Amino acid sequence: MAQKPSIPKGTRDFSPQQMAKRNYIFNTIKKVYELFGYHQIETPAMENLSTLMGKYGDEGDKLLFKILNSGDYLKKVTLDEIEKGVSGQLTNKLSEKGLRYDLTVPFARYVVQHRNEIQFPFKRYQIQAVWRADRPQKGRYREFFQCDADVVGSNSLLNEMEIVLMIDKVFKALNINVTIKINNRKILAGIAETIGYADKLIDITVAMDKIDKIGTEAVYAELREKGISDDAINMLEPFMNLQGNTNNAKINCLGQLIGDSAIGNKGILEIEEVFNRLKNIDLHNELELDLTLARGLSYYTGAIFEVVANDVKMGSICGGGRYDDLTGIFGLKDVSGVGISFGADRIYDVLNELDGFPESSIKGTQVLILNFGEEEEVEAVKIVNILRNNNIASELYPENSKMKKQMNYANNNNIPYVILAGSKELSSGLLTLKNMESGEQKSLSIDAIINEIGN
RNA sequence: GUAGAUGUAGCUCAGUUGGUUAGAGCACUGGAUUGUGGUUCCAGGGGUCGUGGGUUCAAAUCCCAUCUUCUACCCCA
Repeated sequence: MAQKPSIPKGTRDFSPQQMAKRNYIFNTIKKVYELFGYHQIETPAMENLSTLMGKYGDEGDKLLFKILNSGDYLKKVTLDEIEKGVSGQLTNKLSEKGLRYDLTVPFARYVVQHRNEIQFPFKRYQIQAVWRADRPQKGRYREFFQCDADVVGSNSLLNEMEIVLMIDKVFKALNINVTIKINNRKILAGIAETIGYADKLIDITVAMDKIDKIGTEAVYAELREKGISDDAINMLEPFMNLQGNTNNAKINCLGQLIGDSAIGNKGILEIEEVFNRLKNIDLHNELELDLTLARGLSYYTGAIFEVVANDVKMGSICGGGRYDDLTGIFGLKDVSGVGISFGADRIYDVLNELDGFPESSIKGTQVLILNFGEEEEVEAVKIVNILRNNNIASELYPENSKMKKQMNYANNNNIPYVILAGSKELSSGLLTLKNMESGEQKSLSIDAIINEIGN
């Protein structure tokens, strides 16, 4: 009995049709990145475990895929260690490599390792798969793609501005209406300071981040549970419902609320500058200050970005921010960076729902030349060659099968035209071109066919 | 890690209070049609009913265990 084929949990196969659509997204993002002067790098699927461990918190360490050492992987392990249990140091002896969990940490490793070859500010982009040993669910996989662009070695807020422009350009090109949300971690720190809980910054922001999902009351309940006093929650309330119709009005309102928190005011200055620099540029999408935007927060220190689609209910489809000390853990201090990542898998779902993939993105073979047998094949080979030389994607059916079967092949592969070149055509010198959608047939010379299809 | 569902043909799913040889649609192959497809009609192939055990004269159906996949929570993209 043959083994039933399957793939690991949370992974997916992609059909030719799906790949055409995915490549449309990747190519669109790639073009914009390159237009803004970012250059592509790739890093290995696997990194040394020491590079990955401890970078994503305890939870992250658990979600890392670890690769069992090759050969006699038990040789370093003593019987005593096995009896004590499988956790902790035993991992280091059984496995020294792991699959990358994101593209940011490998990038930090890359920057430090190649610091002498790199021209700073370094603008790189990277489109590769990452792996997480998470429980899969809707929109969540164990293997998925990230499309990162980061610039490191520059503190200038011009970079933040350019990132907003890139986001705007990508979604304009993809024809998706989005809202670009922006916040600043320094402002969040300032708010925590102002309400008297500077030490609870993470708890406060993680709770605030959920407001869209679970509502105001549930957020307050969670804050109380984390030990935030009712007085402090009352002080938080005006921040969460910031008054003002424009971003500038909101910033003014925020300035009054934040008082004299030094870090908070620094954050306001930063976000003001980004808005000011963007003032004279026409954006296609809305840019909105959103104080409830927090994101993981693990390493962000300045601007935070997140993008949501306006016409489809879906989580964030793009996110990023500034981090001041990404490379410090690998021994290179004071290198600040800012970057974004497009969630290609979710963008795919959004476009599918909007029916937004352009015809041209899923175009395959244009012409199938039917196979009438050995004698006719000689001419058919010439025809397919001429078509290809004229940049028309075409194929010759490789078997002398029944016409029904060959026509079916064209239908099932969405090939819009077939050419019949049998004995009749060969004696008349004119080929039969059949439009597979309308059923219409014409007797044409090869040049006329190129004219007909070429445009 | 917690909770709830799920598993029957390549795919999507029926299958009654347990009862002969487990069905349908799609897909595939052949024919109606040896130079005309996407429509129609006819025929055909394809199943350890997730796995292991138990109850029973009899199990896809009931019980137990186990695995798979999915959904939600935590967390994340």
